Amino acid sequence: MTVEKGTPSGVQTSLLRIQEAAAEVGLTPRSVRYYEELGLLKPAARSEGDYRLYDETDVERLKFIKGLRDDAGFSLGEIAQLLEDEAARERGHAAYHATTDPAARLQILTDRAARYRHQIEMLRGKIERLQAMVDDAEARLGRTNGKIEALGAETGEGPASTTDLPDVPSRPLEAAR
Amino acid sequence: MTVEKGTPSGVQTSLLRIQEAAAEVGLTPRSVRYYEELGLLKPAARSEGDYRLYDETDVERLKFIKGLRDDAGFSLGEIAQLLEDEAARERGHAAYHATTDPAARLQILTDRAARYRHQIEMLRGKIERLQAMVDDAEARLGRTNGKIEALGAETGEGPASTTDLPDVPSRPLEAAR
DNA sequence: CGCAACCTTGCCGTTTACGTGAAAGTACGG
DNA sequence: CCGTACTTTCACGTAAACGGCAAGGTTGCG
Repeated sequence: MTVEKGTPSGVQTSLLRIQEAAAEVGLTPRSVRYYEELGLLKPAARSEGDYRLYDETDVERLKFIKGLRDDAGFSLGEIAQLLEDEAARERGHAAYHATTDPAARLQILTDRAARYRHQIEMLRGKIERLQAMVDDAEARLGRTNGKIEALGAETGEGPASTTDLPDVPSRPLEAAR
Repeated sequence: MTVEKGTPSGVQTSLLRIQEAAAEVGLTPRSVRYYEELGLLKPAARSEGDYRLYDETDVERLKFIKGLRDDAGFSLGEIAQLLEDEAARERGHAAYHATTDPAARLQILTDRAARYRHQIEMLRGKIERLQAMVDDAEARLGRTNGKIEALGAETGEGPASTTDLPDVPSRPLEAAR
């Protein structure tokens, strides 16, 4: 971890330049700029010479985006939606501080909770469908293992029966819907 | 359900023409042809005049493909991989019947099982990462709900304290990795 | 057999999500 | 102050995943 050269004196809050931030998340600088172009994030700051500078929360946000894209398979458009919710939360945060009216605050918090529930629902839906696929694949695996066992018994003990193999009905998976 | 016109006398094994098959799965004929072009499937038959004709297993396969694409967010390339496994299974099926050698059959079944486990692993991986996101979102929801309750108590009982709101640390989600 | 509705194979267009320079500015160790 | 590596903003190029259209063949009721 020697401060090779281009490291902006790795002290303090340590703002990262685009390449460093991108590398830490596993993205390319180009992608990060593109995400910014789409309004998915904005660097915490800009240097004197207009270099993008990212802080810790930016990196987390990028990780979140990458997770949604890679793991959940969301399009950047869909991610923009979810992050717009996030933005709304931020604005709500400000609004929350702007008022002392308990009713207003309750409204803000309720909305925020609703957005979370919405996100959770989306993710849960995907998980359920994936789980259905896993279940199905496991069933097939189970049948195959059963046949392996049966074959092992046959081999090890003697001729059981020349039954023409009760294979699984040549159905792909079933894959929910 | 009147046999309007273009229905090929909906009897028997009922082979579907591309539009019917596509509609049943929620795809467009164009997509189905494209999938074929990529080698993801081949219609069970062709009519006299070269019309594509799909059977039940084709439809299941299309559903599977759509599931992987929409739910799991796999690219068609990745799906092609998984389906290549499927194809290998089919070939294995034939090979299985071509031999009576228990050792050979065991090999075939073992390979098949391995492919299933591979598929299951991929899906499980995605599920885990998605679950991590859900957990994180739920934690945030929990904190928000906590604040809602606190506010309810404050409203219902009297002025508690004007503490400047102990909000959650403005971190997006965390999203595994 | 007539014709509307569907199908076929091209082939070009489009959107998404970047890759890849080009031209010019910036940061920084030496 | 210099060189080099990194950065900036255009701008064009590309692979993936289709949409849409054209030109022509097929199905099948009437």
